[in-house]
Amino acid sequence: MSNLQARSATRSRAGGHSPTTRPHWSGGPKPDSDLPEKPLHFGQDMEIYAQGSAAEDFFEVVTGMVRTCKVLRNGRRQIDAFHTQGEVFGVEAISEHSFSAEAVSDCTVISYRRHGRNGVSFGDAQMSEQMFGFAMRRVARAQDHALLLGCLSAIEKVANFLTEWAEHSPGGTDITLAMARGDIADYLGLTIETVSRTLSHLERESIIAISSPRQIRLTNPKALQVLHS
Amino acid sequence: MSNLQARSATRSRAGGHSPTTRPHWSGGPKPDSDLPEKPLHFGQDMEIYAQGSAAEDFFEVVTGMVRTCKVLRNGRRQIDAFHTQGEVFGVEAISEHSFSAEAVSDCTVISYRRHGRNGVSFGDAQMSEQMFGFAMRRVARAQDHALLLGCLSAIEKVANFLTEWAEHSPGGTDITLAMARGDIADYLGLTIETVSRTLSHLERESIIAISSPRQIRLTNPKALQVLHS
DNA sequence: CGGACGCTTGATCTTCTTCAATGCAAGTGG
DNA sequence: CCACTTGCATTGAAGAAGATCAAGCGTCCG
Repeated sequence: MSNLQARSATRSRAGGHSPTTRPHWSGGPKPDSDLPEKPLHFGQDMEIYAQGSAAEDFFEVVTGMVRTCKVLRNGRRQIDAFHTQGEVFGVEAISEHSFSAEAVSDCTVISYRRHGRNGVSFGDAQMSEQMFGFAMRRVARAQDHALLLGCLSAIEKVANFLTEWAEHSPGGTDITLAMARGDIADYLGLTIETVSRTLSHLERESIIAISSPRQIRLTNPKALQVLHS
Repeated sequence: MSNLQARSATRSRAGGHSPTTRPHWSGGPKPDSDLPEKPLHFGQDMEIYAQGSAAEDFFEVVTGMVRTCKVLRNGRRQIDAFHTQGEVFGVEAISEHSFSAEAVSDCTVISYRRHGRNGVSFGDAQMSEQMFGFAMRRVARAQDHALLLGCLSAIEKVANFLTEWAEHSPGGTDITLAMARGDIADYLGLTIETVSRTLSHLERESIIAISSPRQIRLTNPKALQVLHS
């Protein structure tokens, strides 16, 4: 009855490693299927799917981090979101992916075969509500992002970004960034230099401590909160 | 079986006028209900619901235009979207409205009683797919908006804005703007002055003609398309 | 008529970008 | 093991885009 099938991504060069854990759909409901799914591995910066490619599958992150982004003709890039463990990405309203997806770090994802007019099934009312909730959460996320891009200054954007990731960290103060400065810049609508300068500025103000480019500690979280808008 | 009920908005001061047409849900599927709905009238700049207020209802535009927006502590405002005839707004993932809604022009809306955990019903699979499609279209809209805010220059933003509204106009070249410069500015993440200057610039370049502040004709649509990214 | 309001325009200032150089750590090959 | 390369991050100086501050202008409406 279900036509969901796990499948290999054509661009994958890695493979064969078994995941040690099963996904638990923390980012939303498991869209569908009780069929076996095949884990896929992607090396850093590998493309999982291209913008404009057929949206035959959608994915769930098992380990590592994935970014979904769009590149304009002029070369400017906007990162829509970073996806971590348990989050689903690649669900589309139409038959083509409107963004590309790439591995920020080495990562493992599971692909699910899309089916139905909207690419998911609606077997029962509860599932339907879950799918709707999943979509609405994505709306809220995109709207928050638009607010950040439209209203905040560079320092406010960076403060927001740090606070957001601190919440994802155990303890809430020590952040290990999976992404490079360029990714942060393209997520926040800034340049690499501005991101770097802003981080240096926050460190000089003793609001954060940067032990290495990817290791940041919030030494004064309150001061960051003040910058939240 | 349906528990959807039309009701008066507490903030409405106008009322009693009968709408001349029935909504046709061009912006998405009709979420639910075959019950009678009561049309509500709002004068220009009136608040339909406040940010943070209980999301007991959602709405559909019958005539006029509605904006959904958020105001930050520092006074900066971000307009999320402008809603026109047939579009639904105020559907939320949570129990509170994350944006406020205001009448851009005098307008008529219909309110629907929210119900169910996600505020809508999922009576059958077809309805569920429609609701999901509705939500996914909102995702795409918010993502496009984020792209505009994050990647485009002032002139590109304005060009995008004009092109978008030209598509909503019969003929596709003569635009009657329902919103003021301040609304455009807050939608595009610019200031009033920059919007005004950019429009003047486009007029000097003979790309548009401004017969009055609200009446704009695209005299060279191709030139606008070039600016699209 | 006169005031209010929205829009436009000009002058100046700030913020962020761009361009350029340097530093730093990891990987490579002799 | 050490020079050399390479890629990312940081920092500085200069420039540009847009914001801010400040008038003016036209229109609508009391």
